Amino acid sequence: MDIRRRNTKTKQMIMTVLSDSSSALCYEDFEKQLSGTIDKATVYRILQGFCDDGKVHKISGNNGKTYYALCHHCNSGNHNDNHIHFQCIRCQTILCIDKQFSIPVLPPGYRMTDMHCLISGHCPDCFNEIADYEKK
Amino acid sequence: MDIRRRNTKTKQMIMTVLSDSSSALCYEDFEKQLSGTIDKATVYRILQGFCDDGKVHKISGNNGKTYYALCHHCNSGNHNDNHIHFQCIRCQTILCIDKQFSIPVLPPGYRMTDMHCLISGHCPDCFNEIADYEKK
DNA sequence: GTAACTGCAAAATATTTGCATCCTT
DNA sequence: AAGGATGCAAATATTTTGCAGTTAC
Repeated sequence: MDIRRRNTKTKQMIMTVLSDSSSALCYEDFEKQLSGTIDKATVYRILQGFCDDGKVHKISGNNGKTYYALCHHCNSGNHNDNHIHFQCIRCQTILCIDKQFSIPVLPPGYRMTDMHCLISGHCPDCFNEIADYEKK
Repeated sequence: MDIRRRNTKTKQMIMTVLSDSSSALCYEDFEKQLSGTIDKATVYRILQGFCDDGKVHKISGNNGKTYYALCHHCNSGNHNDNHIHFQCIRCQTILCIDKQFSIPVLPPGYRMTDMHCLISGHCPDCFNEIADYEKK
């Protein structure tokens, strides 16, 4: 039923960028790291394919952009990314915090299939830079 | 320092739509409910103003749209919406689940200012409709 | 009267789609 | 050779901005 995917150099490049990153990436990040060598449409299509295969999950940032990060506990058709994401409100970086936490109780009749928890705040770097700036 | 806001009929209409709704609303929802009487730019500007005043909070849906809902525990400049949001993957409705839950522990150095937790799944209505459909 | 508000049009941003061509299997 | 993959251009979707005219205070 599912599409038979091919292992292309383009996909490998995108996978490498994902693997090398400690934070989740938006399209802009891929564009920068790949110096625009891969077309926008292709990047989005490949990332969507990875999501469909359960290799990558999407995170909706608080800035209207979609971020992508490698999955560690997922398989095709059954995502299991019930961990926390942190987005810095200054540098916009999104980090996956790989710590499962108690699943909240839903009202009767609601069925959960997925959970995205996005915490906003300052990452250590930005926090320090702000502190340094305010000292002066 | 802050802008002195005026109490206009337009703002009242938008506030009424928000008050009357049990779920969070995206621009499209306002457009429908107001039959397009208020310009798009105005709707967005008013909603942003409400957010700045701490009356409304934004939720980034998993569909790339921004949803808006009334705040209950917030004040200007200090949002406190650490509750859970639920979005149905079928009808896209977003509900605020007004139940505080244990705040997750962040790695050292990370400072939290806000948290958005979005659970995806099926709302009772959609779940039943799917179940009914599958019976046939 | 003044500054905030509104509507209209246009711009900006993010993502998707159609299609011709290319490349993996 | 067949069908998935890619690049290019154009389309779509969402949100924002500039500006001129309007309105609340």
